[in-house]
Amino acid sequence: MALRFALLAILSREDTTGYDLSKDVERSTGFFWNASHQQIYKELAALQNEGWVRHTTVEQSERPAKKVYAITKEGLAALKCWAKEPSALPKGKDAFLVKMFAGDVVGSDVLLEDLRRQKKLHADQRQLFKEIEARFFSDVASLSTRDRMQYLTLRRGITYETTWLAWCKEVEESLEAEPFCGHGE
Amino acid sequence: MALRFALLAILSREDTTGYDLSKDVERSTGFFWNASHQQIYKELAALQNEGWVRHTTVEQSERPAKKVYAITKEGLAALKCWAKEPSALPKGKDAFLVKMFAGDVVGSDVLLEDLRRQKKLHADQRQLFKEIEARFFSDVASLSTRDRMQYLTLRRGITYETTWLAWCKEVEESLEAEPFCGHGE
DNA sequence: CAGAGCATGTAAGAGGTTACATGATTAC
DNA sequence: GTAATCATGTAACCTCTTACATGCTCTG
Repeated sequence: MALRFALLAILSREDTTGYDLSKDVERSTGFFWNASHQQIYKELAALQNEGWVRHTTVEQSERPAKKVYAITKEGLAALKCWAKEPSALPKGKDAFLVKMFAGDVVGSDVLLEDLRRQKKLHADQRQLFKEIEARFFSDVASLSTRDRMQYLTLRRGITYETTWLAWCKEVEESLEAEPFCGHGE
Repeated sequence: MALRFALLAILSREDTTGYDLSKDVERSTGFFWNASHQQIYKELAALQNEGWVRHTTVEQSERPAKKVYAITKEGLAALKCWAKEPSALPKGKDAFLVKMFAGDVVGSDVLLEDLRRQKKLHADQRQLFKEIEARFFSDVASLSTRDRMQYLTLRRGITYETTWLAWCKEVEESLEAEPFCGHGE
């Protein structure tokens, strides 16, 4: 019941296609909301059924035709109404931390391998966020309200990835300093 | 396909009941994995079916009988095998950040109300983690491998909540310094 | 005597993943 | 010619949430 509002939130900023929505979600907004393209296409169809979005088909030469979606005033009202409800704490699901939690069963070398991979993924994500910051938000003082809010959300992404990296480093040093074996190895 | 491993991870440390697992997950381990009690009971039954856990019914006077689950060697082997697979980045779902992202539609006063509520929730969670740290992990140097890994996971929870709070403060100040109205208000 | 805590579940439905499907163009 | 990008979807399956159900004890 909330994917629809995440899509409406993006559509409240600009008209776009299902394809571009799934790209956005995969690259930049994925740390606070995510969905597969199949889900997005289905949800867009449902949203149109309710009259919260509307699409126009745009023919292209040398590319497949695309459906550009726009939010309706009913959709904007629904988004506004939802945004006024109090939010619950986010529910985490991080398989890597589960592995760390039970890390004594596999041993430090297995953990370190996965840890370094995670570190790289978080570093890449952070790098991407930093580049978006430098490219679009270099002059913070002159931002519109809309862009200011987007910038604050991006800042959250950057601090999130920064502390992830700091923690990875802390754990890496700890595991290197005092390695151990898994059960029965 | 991963809730089962989160349960096995906890069961690799100590025998426990479905009820206690759902309490644990709600309070302390919820930031890296979560599930409702209904899901946990069902998954425990499925795990027993596969021979990865086993339960003994413990009768109690003045309390309902309980099923104490223990991991089997097959379960431990399965957990080990799963832990060796590389992990993907966690997929976030944070409704509050979606609201922030599209914050310009509702206005800063609505956002500030929710923000302060979120800040309180994150502060409470952080406080709880800090108390667990002080109570069980005061002497870090003398921890067993098992407890050391649990401690590192807890550290992740603490740093996570700490930066959440720092971000909340940053945003609160920004919204207070430059308030704005929602569309059509 | 109402509500919270202990302790377990079932069932319906919503949400999400994985596999499959199509078909053109562009880059290596 | 192999893979990636653009652009859209269907179908089967699994996971997760929400509502309902039971019954006893302890606390205010």
